[in-house]
Amino acid sequence: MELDRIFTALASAPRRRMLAFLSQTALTTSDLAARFPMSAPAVSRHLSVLQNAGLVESERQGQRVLYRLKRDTLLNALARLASEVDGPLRREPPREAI
Amino acid sequence: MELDRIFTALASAPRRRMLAFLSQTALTTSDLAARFPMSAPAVSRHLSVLQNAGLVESERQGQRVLYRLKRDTLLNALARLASEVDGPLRREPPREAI
DNA sequence: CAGACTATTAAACGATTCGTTAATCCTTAA
DNA sequence: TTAAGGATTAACGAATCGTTTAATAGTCTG
Repeated sequence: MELDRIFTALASAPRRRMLAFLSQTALTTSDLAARFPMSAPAVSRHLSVLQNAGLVESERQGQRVLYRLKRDTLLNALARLASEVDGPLRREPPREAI
Repeated sequence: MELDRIFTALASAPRRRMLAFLSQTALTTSDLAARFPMSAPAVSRHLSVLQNAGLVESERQGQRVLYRLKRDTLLNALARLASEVDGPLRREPPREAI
């Protein structure tokens, strides 16, 4: 869980938007490319950044490549940062994932 | 609450580390500069990025400037992204801030 | 195999970021 | 008002990012 790669990946509005799309359902590269005002290679690059951060996973299905959100990675990272900056008072009781 | 500025600010390990320091107590620029292997101007720049994102606030105290974490901004941003990518099943019941 | 379609990688480019040192601003104190 | 200390801004070079078009790779179909 490389926090740095994850937050670097999240520092891009298009990538966060892709994650939002993928939260509804798995999508192929072209599905996503159709939803963004950028070329398919650009979308592919963004997806590889997300995958490199462990935020999505891919599965080839014939000619297409299907991308799926990895919720655990994302929620874990957010929770981890949250706990790091959480006040001392709030830090005491262990709590379930957000 | 400009999510973009916030996540851009978080995409830097030194800045996240500064937030962690500030989560313990408010600190001046030079306090922080002493804790990072970079020049004071560099630290000041990072702090201004954090402040611009609303993640910290500053208060001048004589010659020093004291920086304080704004937890709400951070936790709100994390919660907002979390809810955006939260699965449909989890989205139903409104829940309190993380 | 040839050809079409999808996805990724390569190459090139401009824009941005991040660090440095030097200069400037603000506050305090002599 | 002068000097000193702390903080910020200016200016600059190195590195990274994000995009585009062109080229390459993988997969199905005729």
